[in-house]
Amino acid sequence: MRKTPQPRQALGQTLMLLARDFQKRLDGDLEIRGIPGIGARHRAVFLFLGRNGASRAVDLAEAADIRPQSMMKIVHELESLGLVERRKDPTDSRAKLIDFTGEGRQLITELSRSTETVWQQYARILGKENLEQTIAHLNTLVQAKEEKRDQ
Amino acid sequence: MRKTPQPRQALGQTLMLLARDFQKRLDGDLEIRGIPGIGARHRAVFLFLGRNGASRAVDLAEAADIRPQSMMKIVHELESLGLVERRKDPTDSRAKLIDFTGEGRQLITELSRSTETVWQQYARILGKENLEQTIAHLNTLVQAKEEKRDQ
DNA sequence: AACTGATTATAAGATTAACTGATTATATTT
DNA sequence: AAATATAATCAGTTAATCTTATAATCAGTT
Repeated sequence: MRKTPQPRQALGQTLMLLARDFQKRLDGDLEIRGIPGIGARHRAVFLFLGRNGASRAVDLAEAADIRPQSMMKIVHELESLGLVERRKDPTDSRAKLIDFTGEGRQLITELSRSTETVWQQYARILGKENLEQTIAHLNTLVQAKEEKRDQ
Repeated sequence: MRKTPQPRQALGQTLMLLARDFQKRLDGDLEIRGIPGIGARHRAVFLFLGRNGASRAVDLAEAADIRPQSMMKIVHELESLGLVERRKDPTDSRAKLIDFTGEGRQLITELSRSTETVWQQYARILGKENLEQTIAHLNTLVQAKEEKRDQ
């Protein structure tokens, strides 16, 4: 019958809540700035694509930790919005390479700006140093997940 | 055309991926131990209930950052699994108080054990100190969200 | 060169978890 | 007493993921 909170148990909840909070803040900023929104998962994929250049759907799926079929759907939606385009992979005729359109690149810039805003909001709460360190630690954990897979 | 990664932009993705990773690890441990699983959101709600005793659905909904209607559904499911029960709130006859059944309390114990296991896995990656600090910072951010609401 | 197994993209349909928009009963405020 | 707010709940919708299955191509082996 102890009254002390048990923060260890709250880890899962905290992650869920904060992921949600982040998306809401981002949506909020995008709306204020009049940028047409795309869904959270779409955004995540989109940003990943941004950092790695043209990619295959399978690789994007693995990066996002979802099934290729689900990634396909996201890519098709982004494609029909004119944000990405697919072309044949010259080195493998099964595969298609996904890359930004010009419009996609513009949206990436806008997204980055809004992400920066949310980052600043968090930095105000936690302090720049603490926030940077926290993100670094979170990245370490996520990275470890990816390594696990290769075992 | 800079090549340096931009970890700030990855914050949203990192949170989504890690929340997912946590749930998968937890599911994994529960499965190994033969504990029948309940969904991630159910679990989160369930744990929250654990820390605060009998609660009303509205309050649980606010804590979980979802609509009362969605919370209702979760509570009904937990109820039909025999994990929680509802009784009338003596101080407000509109409301019902939600609390664990004995079986629910048992499951909480099992969940705590699995959560501890995942915590240990993360601690191995990041070090105990770092992990504790990271969680503390994440909690600060989540807390700030709740304060925002009162403004 | 043909065979086999793995990989890539994709389709179709099911499932899940959240949403919005009602309604009913009770409580609170004016 | 009337108006407004709150708690639970119903019904229908949307969104994101999953599972299962198919077709094309690739890579290694016989």
